[in-house]
Amino acid sequence: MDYFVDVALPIPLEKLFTYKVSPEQAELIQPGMRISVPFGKRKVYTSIAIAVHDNPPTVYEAKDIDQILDENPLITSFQLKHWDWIANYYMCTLGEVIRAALPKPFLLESETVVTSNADQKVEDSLLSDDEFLILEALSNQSSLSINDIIEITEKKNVLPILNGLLDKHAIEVKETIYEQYKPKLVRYVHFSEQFTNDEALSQLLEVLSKAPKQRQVVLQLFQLQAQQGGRVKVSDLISASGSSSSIIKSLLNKGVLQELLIREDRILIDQEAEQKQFELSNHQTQALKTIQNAFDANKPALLFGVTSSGKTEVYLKLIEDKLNQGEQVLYLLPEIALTTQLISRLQGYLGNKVAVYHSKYSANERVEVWNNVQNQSENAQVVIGARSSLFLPFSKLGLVIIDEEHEASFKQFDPAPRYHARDSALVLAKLHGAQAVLGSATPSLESFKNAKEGKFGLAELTVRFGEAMMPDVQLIDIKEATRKKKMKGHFSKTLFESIEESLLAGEQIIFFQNRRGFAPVIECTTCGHVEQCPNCDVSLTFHQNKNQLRCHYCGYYESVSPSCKACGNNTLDSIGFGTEQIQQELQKLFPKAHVARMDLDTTRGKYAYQKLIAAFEKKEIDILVGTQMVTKGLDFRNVGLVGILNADTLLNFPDYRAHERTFQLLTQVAGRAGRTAKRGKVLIQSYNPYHKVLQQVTTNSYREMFEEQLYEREQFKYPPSLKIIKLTLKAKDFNRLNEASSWLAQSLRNVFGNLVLGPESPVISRIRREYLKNILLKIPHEQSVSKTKKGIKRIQKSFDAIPMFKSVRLVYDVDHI
DNA sequence: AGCACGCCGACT
DNA sequence: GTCGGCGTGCTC
Repeated sequence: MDYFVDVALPIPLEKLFTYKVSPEQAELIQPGMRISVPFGKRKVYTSIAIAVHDNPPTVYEAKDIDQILDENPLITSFQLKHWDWIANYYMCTLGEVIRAALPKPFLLESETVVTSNADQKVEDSLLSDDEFLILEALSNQSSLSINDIIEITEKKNVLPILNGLLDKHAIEVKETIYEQYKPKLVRYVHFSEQFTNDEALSQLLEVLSKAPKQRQVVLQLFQLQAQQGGRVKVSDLISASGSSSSIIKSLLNKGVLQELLIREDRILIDQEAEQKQFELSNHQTQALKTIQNAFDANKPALLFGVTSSGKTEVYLKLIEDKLNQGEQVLYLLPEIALTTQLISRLQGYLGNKVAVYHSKYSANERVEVWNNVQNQSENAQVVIGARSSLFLPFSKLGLVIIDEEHEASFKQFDPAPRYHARDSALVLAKLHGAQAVLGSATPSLESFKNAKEGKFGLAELTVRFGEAMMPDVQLIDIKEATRKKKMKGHFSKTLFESIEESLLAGEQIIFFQNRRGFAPVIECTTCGHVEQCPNCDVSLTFHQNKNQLRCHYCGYYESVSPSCKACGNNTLDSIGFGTEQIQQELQKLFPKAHVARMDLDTTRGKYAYQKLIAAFEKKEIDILVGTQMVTKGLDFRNVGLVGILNADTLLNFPDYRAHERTFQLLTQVAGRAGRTAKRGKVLIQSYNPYHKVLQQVTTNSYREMFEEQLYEREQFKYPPSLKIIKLTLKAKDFNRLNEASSWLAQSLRNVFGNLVLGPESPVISRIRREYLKNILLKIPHEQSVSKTKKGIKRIQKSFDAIPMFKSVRLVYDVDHI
């Protein structure tokens, strides 16, 4: 009997592919194992086995697989179920989920290797120049990669050349795949057997008296061994003895030392982390009880606690509970909140049971965390991570915590899968029969609505932990101040004086400005021209430190020209203001203060962020100016003042969530102030200080904001009162895009009526040389979501069948935020 | 997603 | 006349 395996490939294709396997292979293969398969004309891909069966495909001949890559499934059945749910719910392919979920090194890809055909000698006169060059290179080295050949021939397309050589049987071409993950090996040394006793050692020292450097190394190794035992890291030995690797090498050659390579995790946690003890306050105990009651009723819980109210301690008690039962815990945080501060705090309590997983980790580090979670290692009982950590191979998951639950960055925008980590994590918890807690000082309308309707338990912490008081939030009318000419640059008199006071009192200050760059645009004051990105429909942003104009969408940049490109006048001027300009203005106004900036530009490197935080903690920085980043997870004791220069840019954002977001952002930034006994001050400048959302921030009236916003969403039919799916069409040809989007919108209207909005050009209507159109589909609660999606897919089939629309790409974003 | 095949413009 | 640009179709 013939056997077959259905596999999923990590590409955006709906269907599974079927390959032929031998009976022995069929016996070995389990769902979730990786299998490399030939795909297309030459490539070999890594696929995931889904099912083994004996129904031969009818309309094509199945190819043989390349090889089985795992002895045991790399992916658990929990994961496969969960990923399937994500693919279905977020309308993408399983392959796209696989690609997002697996650390890169697991997805082996083939490389084309060219070798010479030894038994075929080809006459030089029959060869072209390029062919000759390649054969000559192959006489010096056994094999060449495609990249080598591109370098040798200096041609972009080398396939015709290779085909020519293949025709002459001068070369052979094959695909090889190789394991990408390389365990980190650390070199250790120890004394050879014959030098382990004191007598031999002192003899050795005498012999080495003419080689002082080697003697020094031996002495140092002796000392280090006394401290650390048996073997010593070569790098430690080199630095401690001030020698070099060549000296070590000569000792190895002499047989004095012996070498040893040991596999080591790249991610090493401070082994010293002691288990700190703490007591919960009455409020916290109460909240914990409420959460546990929700768990008993098999419900997730929402922990609604004001900033600095001690939510973390409540989480820790819950984690402790699960660890005692031998279960794993997943602690999800938005990327920007994954600070060293928070992680080391958690490690302080949980010791080395904590693994961390986020985007700044290298591919190899991710593999290690993956393996540790899969093996249920002691050091991965608790995983703290960004949204992608919900793809890890948990098998005994007991608790999922989604902290800062309201954060929009939990939703992936691009590429697919466009999943929401909060919602996907709730499904994950359910799948495992695990509990889930969502936490926030400013819950999303979605979650608070769920809590109010009893779908979630609701635990509250209304006071700050310890002696800290809620900050004193004041609004400053800058319209009035501007009219009376009482502004110093972007700073009102009140704000300016408060900065002076704080600096005098030795307190630190945080400024929040929701824009990066020096100024959003450089404008010609003669003709009004603003440089545009050639690929996208946006103005270029001015970055002063590099004197460049940059596009924040595609990365395009150009240097600033001294005169206007439209009219030639050199009357260019910056308008608007970003973090960089604020930083400079502050530096000018307060020359003695040390002003630093924290935004995407200043935190690029792996440790740049940590360095900034450390400097602020050590009070080397007096004033920190930053974007969203400063609103999250930072816990500084000494911040006396928080300033927001212009709240209106937030409020006026063209988005139905602008008000909710403004409330959340301002409340979170305000929360950075006064985390100790002294009451912190928050000053918010605005042209419209009587705006109700700003008022609600000053009075800390979350519930009032919630009721008002929910009412508006119901009126205007937006989430959470119904579901939305955003369809984006992309095409290089504007007219085709127009026709395609009108056709699609009309077809959708035929089925869903006035629940379809658009097509509409987004605010930024062109990105990377592609024009964009959006269509919004609303799904009322009483309407079946899965049936709606099926309806959309059906329409897409007709759409794809129209030849004119072939060049138009269609992207779904379910629950778009 | 890659990659081959096929059709049009700018060049040795 | 060719090289190589990208638009289109296919992958078990």
